[in-house]
Amino acid sequence: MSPFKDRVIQIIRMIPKGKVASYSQIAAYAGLPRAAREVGWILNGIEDAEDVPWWRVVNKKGYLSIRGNLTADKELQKKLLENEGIEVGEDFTLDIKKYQLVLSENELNNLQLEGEYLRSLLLKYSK
DNA sequence: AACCTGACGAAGA
DNA sequence: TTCTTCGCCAGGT
Repeated sequence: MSPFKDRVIQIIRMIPKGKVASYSQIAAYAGLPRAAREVGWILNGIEDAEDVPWWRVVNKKGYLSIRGNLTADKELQKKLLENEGIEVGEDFTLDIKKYQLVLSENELNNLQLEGEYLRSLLLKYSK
C-alpha cells in the first residue's frame, strides 16, 4: 500500500453522488499529475470491501474506459451512474464538463498540497 | 537491472 | 476530426 494509493482512494471517496472525476484529475489531486495510468492500475486492484465509488471515475473525454469482458462491466458502470442521475449515452460516454467534480478550496487544503501546486490545481479545476 | 504492462492523455500527423 | 505514438508511474516477471 503506497502513500500515493492511499491518497487516490481517499480522493475517490470524496467524489459525491452524481459527480465524476477523471483519472488525471485524481492523480493531480494526489500529487502526481502525470500518473493517470497509475490510477487506473490502482482501481483495477480495488475490492468492494474498500468502499470506493470506482464507477465515478471516467477518462478525460467522458468515456467509460473500464476494462472488462465485452461490455458487461461497462453496462454495470453505466447503470450505477444513471442511478445517480447521470446521463450516459449508448456509446458509454457522458458530458464530462457537466458532471466533473470540482473540489472547494477548503477540500483542496485538506489534501496538504504544496502552495504553488495547489494554486495551479485551483486554476485548472474550477469553473 | 531490464523489460513489459496498463480502466491515461497530450501532441503530432 | 480520428488514429498513432510516446511519456508517465508503479508493480510484476
